[in-house]
Amino acid sequence: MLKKERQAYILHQVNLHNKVLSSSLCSEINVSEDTIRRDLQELADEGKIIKVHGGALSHSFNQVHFSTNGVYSQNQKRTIAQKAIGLIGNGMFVLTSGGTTILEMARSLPPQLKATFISGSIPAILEYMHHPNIEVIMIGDRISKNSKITVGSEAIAKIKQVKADICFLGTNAIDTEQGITDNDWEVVQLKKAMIESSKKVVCLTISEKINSVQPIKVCGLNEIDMLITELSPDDPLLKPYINAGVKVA
Amino acid sequence: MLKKERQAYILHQVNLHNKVLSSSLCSEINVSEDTIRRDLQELADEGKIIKVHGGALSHSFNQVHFSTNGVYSQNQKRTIAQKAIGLIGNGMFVLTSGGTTILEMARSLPPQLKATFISGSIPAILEYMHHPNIEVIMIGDRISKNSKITVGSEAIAKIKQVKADICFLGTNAIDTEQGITDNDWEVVQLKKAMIESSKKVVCLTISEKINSVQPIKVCGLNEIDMLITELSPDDPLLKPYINAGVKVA
DNA sequence: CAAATTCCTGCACAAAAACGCAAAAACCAG
DNA sequence: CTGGTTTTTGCGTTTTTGTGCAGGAATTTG
Repeated sequence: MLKKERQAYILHQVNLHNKVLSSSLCSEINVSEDTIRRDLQELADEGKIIKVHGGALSHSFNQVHFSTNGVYSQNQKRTIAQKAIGLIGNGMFVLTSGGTTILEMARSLPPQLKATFISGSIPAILEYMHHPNIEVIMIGDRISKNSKITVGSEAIAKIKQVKADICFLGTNAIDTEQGITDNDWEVVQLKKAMIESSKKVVCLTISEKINSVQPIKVCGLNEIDMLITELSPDDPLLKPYINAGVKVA
Repeated sequence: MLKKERQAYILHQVNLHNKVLSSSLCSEINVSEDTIRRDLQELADEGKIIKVHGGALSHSFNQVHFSTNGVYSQNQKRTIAQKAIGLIGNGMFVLTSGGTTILEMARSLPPQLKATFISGSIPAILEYMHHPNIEVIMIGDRISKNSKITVGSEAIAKIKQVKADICFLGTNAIDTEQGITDNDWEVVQLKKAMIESSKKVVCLTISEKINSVQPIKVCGLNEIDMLITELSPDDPLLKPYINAGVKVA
């Protein structure tokens, strides 16, 4: 088993179960504990996981981590949210993933907007619920604790029954070569289904994540219609994406 | 159980119940009191909690909210929750409705319990998600904003596919004549489906609601297996229900 | 004031991590 | 293909960390 392969497996396990014991990992993959420990160390250095005595934890285990880079990127996300909201019209069916950027959008929805929102993200649903004129449809299935989203074949099947007007994806990594990538296999499956079920696909991302790559591919740039960041549309960082045929706002 | 995991659990409990006894914690998590004490000490050093003799308090407890019957019925619900939890065994499939009593049960689940919880209630799901060893399955469909629960034919169809070991119903009204009744038509449909899909049906209710009636019927007394209240099982108020063949705890 | 908890200190023991080192594997010009 | 370099891996050994236990001190409670 290759090193990269092994680390991807570990990352997947962490994202799935929120915790992982180095002892159980080493018996699963049949390598020494030292190797596991080194892998965990590397993944922790890259900020993918939190290493603790006896194993590792998922980042979202304690929500405290999110508040660290909070206020600054909060503003970025708010401008992204405003741009995204402009795309939603009355009566539309809107499909959304999870993630903090989507959450910011959910919070900023104007109260008079009438639309139907479909999502499997618990935090997003909580926000949608507070709005007076929004119909909310929850995608049901097993819940992945770290991403706080429903995952599994039932969820995917349900999404495929929908034909939404627009789909908003919180994006973990975008790159001109690899397109949209992510680090949780099950979340990727969901996003793929969402893309297929929507007439229009919009990616939301803060500029930090532009030109970065994660292990698992969601889709190529050709499959997305629009990219929304906090930057001005003529920012040079976005040029390659415009050239690739993606609308930018 | 990892140290960080344990501390996260403690913190969650403190924030939820505003107080926590080190003695009860150590029996829940099955570690020595010394370990708990050290954890509390660390959390207190980080300013997360306030450590006191015998346990710890939430930081936000400074405001005296001896408001009304709030705390009182909170205690009733806590004893109900404790009795209900005793019925859940490892590996069980548990179906639950929504409601504050169910929520209290969700909050009090011991961390080492391994089980699968199925529900359509968003607040309940949020609590289940925080537990380290509980698998959570969300019933998806349209969301009823006032009851914060998924309702509709899809949800009912999904529930009917399940065969759960036990089903806990938060109860709005119970009466010897009318049985279980409620006031929301869609919620009633869901509860009916849950009753059908479970081997054992348990009703949770505070004694206030005993011998009261609501407009819509859920089921007769013959369909429920057990009634849990905060009262002692030999309380005269419960006598008619025992006579009707309902177990009481 | 006396009994019962609860708390603190030091200690022992086990589990896990860090470190250095050497063998093995992979990589890479030439 | 080859000889040298780098990377990766596993194995002792040492260090650190986490946990429980025993006693005596401090506190709550009746």
